[in-house]
Amino acid sequence: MDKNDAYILERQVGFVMRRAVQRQIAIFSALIPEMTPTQFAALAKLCELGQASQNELGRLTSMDVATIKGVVDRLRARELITSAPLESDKRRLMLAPTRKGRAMYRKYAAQAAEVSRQTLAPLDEGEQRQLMQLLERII
Amino acid sequence: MDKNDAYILERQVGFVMRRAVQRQIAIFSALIPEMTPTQFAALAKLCELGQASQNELGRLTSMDVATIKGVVDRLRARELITSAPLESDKRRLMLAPTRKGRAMYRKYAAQAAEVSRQTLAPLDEGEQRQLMQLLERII
DNA sequence: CATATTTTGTTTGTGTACAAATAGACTGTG
DNA sequence: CACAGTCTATTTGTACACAAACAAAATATG
Repeated sequence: MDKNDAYILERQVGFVMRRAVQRQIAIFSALIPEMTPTQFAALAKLCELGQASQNELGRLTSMDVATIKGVVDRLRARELITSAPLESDKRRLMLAPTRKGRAMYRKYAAQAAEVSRQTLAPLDEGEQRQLMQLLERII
Repeated sequence: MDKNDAYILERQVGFVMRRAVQRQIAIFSALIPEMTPTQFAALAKLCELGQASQNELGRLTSMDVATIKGVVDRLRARELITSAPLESDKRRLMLAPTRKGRAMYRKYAAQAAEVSRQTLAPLDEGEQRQLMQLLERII
């Protein structure tokens, strides 16, 4: 195998992205120890929407059905959201944030934005925009 | 809250990176269904090193002690690596790839590089380099 | 030398993440 | 209307990922 063909772990996108995500999660849990990034994402999206079915919320936050179920269960256990079967479509479980959930969201929205700032802090503004645009194109 | 201050999930680095990683993992498991990206990373690094302690391998692949233990257990269960306590330092568990493990690595190294290519395929060469450099700076 | 500290590895518990199988409810088409 | 196919949610099983607590071995320091 030629040297240029060598598989170098550190140069694979997957590996580098995984490490970047690790750092981002570390920053998140330092600034917002009260909940996980995933839980905050679900709560934030639900607050934005007002209400949504579990499935819908999963799609919008890129969580698969089993994952969103777990996240919803934990948010509900903490009384941050409520769930109730929809009368007009008994398959669907409609979710909505509670007053406590909305308060939690408002309390941490600024902190969550700060997480993004700190994560991108090593880059200048132009580079930050560039990185975001490049990432969006490989989704 | 002003519109510019609004917390928009889709614009947070963490969210975008999480989705990019999801796509990368999907590409990986389509091309290499035999093992996970994490397992391949550990095997690849161990093949590169020849041997390493479990802890060392964890550090070099950015896996915490509990995670690397699980990965090592699964690789050993499939007889891709061996482990043995080191005589000169009985705390350390020295790992080495088996013949089968090295064969597995050689078999899939090219495919693993192809995973990176496909993941970055939406970008031209310059953009790919840029993305990698930007990611490395936020680790 | 003795003991405080560090290093390595294990265990337990919680939380994503996804595949696959299942069940119940809806919808479209014949 | 019937029923095939689709959609929503649940369950089970496997695999990362990390925190915290623990034990054993090695090292550092007084």
